[in-house]
Amino acid sequence: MRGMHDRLPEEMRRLEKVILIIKNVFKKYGFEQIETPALEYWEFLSGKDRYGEEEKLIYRFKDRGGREVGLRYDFTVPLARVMATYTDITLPFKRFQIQQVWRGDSPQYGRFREFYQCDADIVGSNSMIAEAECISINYEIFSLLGFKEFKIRINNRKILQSLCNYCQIEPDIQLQVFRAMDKVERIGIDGVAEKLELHNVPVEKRKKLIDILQDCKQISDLKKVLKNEPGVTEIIEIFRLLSYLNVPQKDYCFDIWMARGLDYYTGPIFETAVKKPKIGSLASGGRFDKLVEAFKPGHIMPATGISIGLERVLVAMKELDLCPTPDTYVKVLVAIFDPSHIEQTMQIAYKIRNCGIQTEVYAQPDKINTQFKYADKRKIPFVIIVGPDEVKNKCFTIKNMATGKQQAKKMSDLIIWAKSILDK
RNA sequence: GUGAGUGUAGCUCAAUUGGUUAGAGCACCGGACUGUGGCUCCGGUGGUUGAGGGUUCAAGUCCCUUCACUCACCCCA
Repeated sequence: MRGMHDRLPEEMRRLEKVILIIKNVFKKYGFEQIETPALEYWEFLSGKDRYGEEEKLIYRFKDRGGREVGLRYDFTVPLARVMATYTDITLPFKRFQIQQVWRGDSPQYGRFREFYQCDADIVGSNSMIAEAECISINYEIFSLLGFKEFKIRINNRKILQSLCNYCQIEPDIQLQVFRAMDKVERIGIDGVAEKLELHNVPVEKRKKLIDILQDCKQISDLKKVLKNEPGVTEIIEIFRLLSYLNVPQKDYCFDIWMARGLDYYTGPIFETAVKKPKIGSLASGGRFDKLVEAFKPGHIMPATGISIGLERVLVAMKELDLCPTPDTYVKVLVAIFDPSHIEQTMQIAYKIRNCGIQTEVYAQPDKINTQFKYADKRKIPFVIIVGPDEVKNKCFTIKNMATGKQQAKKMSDLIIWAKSILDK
């Protein structure tokens, strides 16, 4: 399938390793895991304050009962649905979700139609503590994964809205303006101006806006234009909290141009990117205070969160060589020396497996040479052999594949030996 | 979804203006080494040239269709 791929053991091991790191950080911050179905009713996925124009990228079809359904496009909308449905959930609710999402996009480097995302969101909190926690998680994950040069850019939709209002840009085209701004790195300031022109923003308005944006290198620069702007106070608060959480200043920054394209953001927004490889953002997120309400009118429920693009992270890590493939988890290969000693051989496997050691019995009576080659190729650290000599002497032979050394041990020492390699 | 490029062995790549039976390295399999992997040496298997159709005496090479990948646009993780 276009934009989708099979994942063989080697890549699965890599994926599993990365997921484990991410999961542990989520848990470290007290988040609980949930899952939601791959399919959602179309009416939940579409409409105002959801994905905006991206709606056309949602896989949509009729189920056998003729109902309009769609594959989930992200976890934020399903989360809002969950919050609107289960009203007895204790707030603030901190949940994480690691599953696949589907987007009918044209596939490119680091861009797929089916991919894993890892989301962590906090529902029910208006406080910037929630933002700070999410950004801190974001920071911890990227540094634990081994990224050296990444930047978490932070902005606020409230600021952008206020700026648009200040420049008298109508609300109904503001999202288009945001999307144009977001592209500044690629198309330059003139490019942004052209886009604004395309969306019928008059010369004087777009000039005014771009001038402000250009002048605004840091958050304090905004105070001249926007007085008592809540969005500015929020960002300052987030920065203060981040310093308490010891998130290094070099890894995050305020960026007035970073705007995000999704419709549902209402407050602080963030995006994580690396310089190399050229792959777009690896993680993103923001506040979506009105989304739950969209499912249940009157049910006011502020929320904020981050989303990590696992698939893209894996591509980037591969490119930067941050992700050596872990060796197989199998610790011991029990070789089949010859079928007449199968009883002793299988019993050994049984016993060491019961010690909690991942043990593979070679699956057919091939030549011993072949079996050693197999162990070598799969990087299984130990091979156990039980042949005529061993049976005669009531012992078993262990070969350490890394050192090449082997020794015979008494059968009665099997469990002791097994336990000795448990921690290795 | 629109436009452009690429597609040759499991992988990385060769193959003259269209011209014999499509090659090499690595990988794989076998042997040297019949109770032992890596290293070395020797030998071997491996291809509907992405797929389908067309032009031609002759197609990996030219044309059309389709699929996959890459790039740009759109947009995003």
